[in-house]
Amino acid sequence: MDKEKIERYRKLGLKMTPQRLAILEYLEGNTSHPSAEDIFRHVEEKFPSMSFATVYNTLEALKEKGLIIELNIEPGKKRFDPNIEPHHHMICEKCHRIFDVFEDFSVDLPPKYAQKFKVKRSQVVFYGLCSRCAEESK
Amino acid sequence: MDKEKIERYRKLGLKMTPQRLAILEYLEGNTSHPSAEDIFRHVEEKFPSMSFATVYNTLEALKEKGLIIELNIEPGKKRFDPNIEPHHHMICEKCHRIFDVFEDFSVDLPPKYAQKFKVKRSQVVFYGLCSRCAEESK
DNA sequence: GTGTTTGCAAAGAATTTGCAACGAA
DNA sequence: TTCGTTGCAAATTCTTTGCAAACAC
Repeated sequence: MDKEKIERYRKLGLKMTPQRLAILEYLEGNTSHPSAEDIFRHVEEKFPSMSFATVYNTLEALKEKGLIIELNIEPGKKRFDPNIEPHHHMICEKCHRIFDVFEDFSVDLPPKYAQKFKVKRSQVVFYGLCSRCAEESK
Repeated sequence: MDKEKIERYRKLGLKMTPQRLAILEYLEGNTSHPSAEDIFRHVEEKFPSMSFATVYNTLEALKEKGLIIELNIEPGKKRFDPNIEPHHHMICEKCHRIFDVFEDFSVDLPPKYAQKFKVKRSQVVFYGLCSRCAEESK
């Protein structure tokens, strides 16, 4: 990661330890929506002494700074998305992979509901079969 | 619960134990999207010897029969929705309550995505503030 | 009577916490 | 030097499992 980018993180109040750098590098551009364990398994290779606590600590810090989004999509575990642009997801009910959808659907609550709830953002989740799984089940 | 309804559950292959009845009665028409613990706490009053295992076992059975839907909305815990009609949710980011939205938004994937993913159903989640919390933070 | 369900306790998975040692700034 | 971060281990929270006794049908 280049110095400029590191400096930007630092300015946000994040101490840039080597472990954090490795986590950030793993997340950068990652579209696999990894779990804490996925991240740990990967960064562990570079830092065998890594602790799960460090992974969670870093993810929490990144979440607070608004640099990643926590996804509650899979029962029992969190997943993390480094893409903070508003976007939607397609979830394959067979392989459980999550795919991004960059499209503006402009879903608006009808007045009946909007009066009682102030919407900040909305998210559409599509459930179904990815092409790979659809192919396999033919 | 009336005999007719009980008979309907029985026909689905569910043995209707008193515990299951109590859980079903608690869920019927319940719009609070309760967690396993919420359900346990309530049914426990009637059956002090109740076990968490029974709650989970019943919820799993109901889910398999398509009588309830499991919601993965809150990190670390499942919530259950006895309303199986397609509907959407508004989630208050302050009090974490979940509200139902019965409205057809007809969100469709553009061809670019639809070619690679076969959508079975979609769900919209609105994040924001409920009126009670919006009022309080004024 | 048969086979499922219950209750209990123990195991398991994911996450959080306390704290001394460490290290980025 | 200072204060936040790391690593470790223990604790917590939520869920699942194994098994004998109980019970629905």
